[in-house]
Amino acid sequence: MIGGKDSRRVTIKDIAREAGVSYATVSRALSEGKPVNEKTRQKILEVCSRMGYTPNSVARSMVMGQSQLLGVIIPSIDNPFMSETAYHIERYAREQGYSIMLCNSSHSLDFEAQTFELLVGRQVDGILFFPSHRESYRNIKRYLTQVPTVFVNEHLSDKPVSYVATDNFQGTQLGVEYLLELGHREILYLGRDSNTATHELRAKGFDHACQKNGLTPLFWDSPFEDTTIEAGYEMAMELFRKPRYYTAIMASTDTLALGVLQAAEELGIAIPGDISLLGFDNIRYAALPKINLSTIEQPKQAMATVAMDMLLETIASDYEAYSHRILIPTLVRRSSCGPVSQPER
Amino acid sequence: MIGGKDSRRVTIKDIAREAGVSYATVSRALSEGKPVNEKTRQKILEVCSRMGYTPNSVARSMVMGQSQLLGVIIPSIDNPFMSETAYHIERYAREQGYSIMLCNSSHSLDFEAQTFELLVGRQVDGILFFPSHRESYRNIKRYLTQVPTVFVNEHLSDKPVSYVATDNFQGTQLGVEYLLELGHREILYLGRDSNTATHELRAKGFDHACQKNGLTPLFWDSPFEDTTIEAGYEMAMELFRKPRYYTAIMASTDTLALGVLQAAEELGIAIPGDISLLGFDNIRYAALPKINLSTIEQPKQAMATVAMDMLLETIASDYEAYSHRILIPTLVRRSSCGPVSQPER
DNA sequence: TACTAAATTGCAAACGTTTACAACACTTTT
DNA sequence: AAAAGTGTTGTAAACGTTTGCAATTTAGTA
Repeated sequence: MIGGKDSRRVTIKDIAREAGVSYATVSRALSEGKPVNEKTRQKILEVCSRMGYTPNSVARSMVMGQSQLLGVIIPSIDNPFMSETAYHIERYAREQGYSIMLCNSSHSLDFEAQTFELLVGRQVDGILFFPSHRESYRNIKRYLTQVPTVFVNEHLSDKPVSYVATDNFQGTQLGVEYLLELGHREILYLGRDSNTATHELRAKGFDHACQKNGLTPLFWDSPFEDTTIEAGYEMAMELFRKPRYYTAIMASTDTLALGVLQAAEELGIAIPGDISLLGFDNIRYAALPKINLSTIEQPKQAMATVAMDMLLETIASDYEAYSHRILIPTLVRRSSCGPVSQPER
Repeated sequence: MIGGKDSRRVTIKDIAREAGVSYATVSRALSEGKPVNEKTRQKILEVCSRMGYTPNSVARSMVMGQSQLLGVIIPSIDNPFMSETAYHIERYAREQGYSIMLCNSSHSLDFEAQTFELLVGRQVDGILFFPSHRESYRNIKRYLTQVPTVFVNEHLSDKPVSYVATDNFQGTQLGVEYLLELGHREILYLGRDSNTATHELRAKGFDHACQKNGLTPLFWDSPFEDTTIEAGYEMAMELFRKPRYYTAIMASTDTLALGVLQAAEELGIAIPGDISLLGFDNIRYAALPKINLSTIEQPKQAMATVAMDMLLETIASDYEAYSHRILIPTLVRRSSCGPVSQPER
């Protein structure tokens, strides 16, 4: 109705009429593997391209009950870790013949539920879900029976769902050991945040590694929902106002670390001269010259493909099951961490 | 069929049977503004939530002929300018009651066409298209009659289509004037690239401003498709191998400039000490401390909302028309540009 | 040439909604 | 008490496909 320009789209019936066959034949000619005379098929193909026919996949989805569409719910595209991972997901999905619908939940439980409702309504064949809260699971639980779902970047070991995550507990341990190696004995963990198990595990890994090595774990908590550059900056500005009782900072996230870097720059604090700084995720901007942030790498591409594979498997199988996959993080040594600062340097 | 777990989804008919009414009544009860007895409506709502009913918007789209879905085609999410703009688009779209399907064209004409085919097939109500080539228009022309489309970040003044773009010609002029002000007389333009009118205009603006001010425009062309950090790095490495005949570099893109920065760092070239560097786009990472890239700002949020508004208007109107909107770029002074280097410094 | 098998095609139902229209049940009016 | 109106509900068609089944055509065989 709306938009008078295209009075009506060309449908399969138009093609049928023009080609002088029934529309069932057109349908068969268009989907390969169906018996149809080669000559009629050619004729139909010719008519299709002449009339500019684009098959209506909405109608197709309805009868087939599947859409070749996958939903991806991330807290925010505006987060390099997410967008890099999403990039790999999109790429891989296309290879497998799926399109993806990328949705932002904006770290809101309400939006997460709304998005599930939307995606289920659109008959997506499956969902890759990056939860933003520990309660996300409970919040969207009711949809899990309606659509195959794989949780990404979160640990739900006690829940009957499939998920992929990096071994975050091990990640921060790696970090502590690295700093220890550089001589640091007072390490501050920035951004402990119990919103997600992922962050809790990072903090726990830190705590554990400290205890194990006889260090007192130091924490500086975050009043922010999200780990943005801005949040990191604010936290660091606050933190730097106090006397310095640590020689290194471990940020729970690269973006947070980027904010710390900014605050340090403004305040004339040298990194790693005065303080060493370690991130987590290894977003691409951490590798930038001058930034050169040492960090814990999360295997983003692996996460994307593993998650996709799990999802496709769930979609294809007709029995109920769930599985977990934990990816191994690695340390990336760059120049934001140095030996503990000596006065005589 | 596939996936035995959800034997069948709850449909409107199930609700009708359970509530003891016809399914037309259920439909009416669910869409507001329809006449239906308040008591029956309550009953129906209760049944819906009890049975966990999620309306099937695929079926709905089919009968209504519209989907409340918008397509967005960008060359790559993995490009901060694109992902920042996409972020604003998604946000604004949601406010207007639309969902978006974000698709990567990977700078490929084939993918662009495929994506149009896909989106038209899915009955999206409109498309926001960031073309990656000058031929993109010709390539997808045939779809323009099938779906309302607005071109974004590209100039198509001679084509009968709607588009939004920044005044790129003016942008680089701004840059030249700024560098001139700092005393530079030998400015090198990096990444002239005639793939898009946008880039051509940037190069032309540069050329024009140089001529006007009696400078010889210097160019260093790009052998790359895309303006990635890596491309910038490669180009700069090549460039820095030659004797230096310029005092400032204008990169056609911030990401390119980031690559230059990396090469300079590796080669021990000081910025802005030895060379001044100016970017274009003002991606968020340009503002990072230590990076501090001077650049030309493209108003990304404005671009997003203007594009959306144009698209929604096109969708709503039933006459054929097209319009152009050109946004004004502004100079962002940071520390990657300095006065032309003096030996005695 | 007639008969059978194989290949091709058409018919019609189905997918889950929305909505014009008709039908019905109440009120209200006369 | 009948007529007219109002509010509510049901019936059925439509949206554009896919596909099982039956019908038809074509080719193959005796």
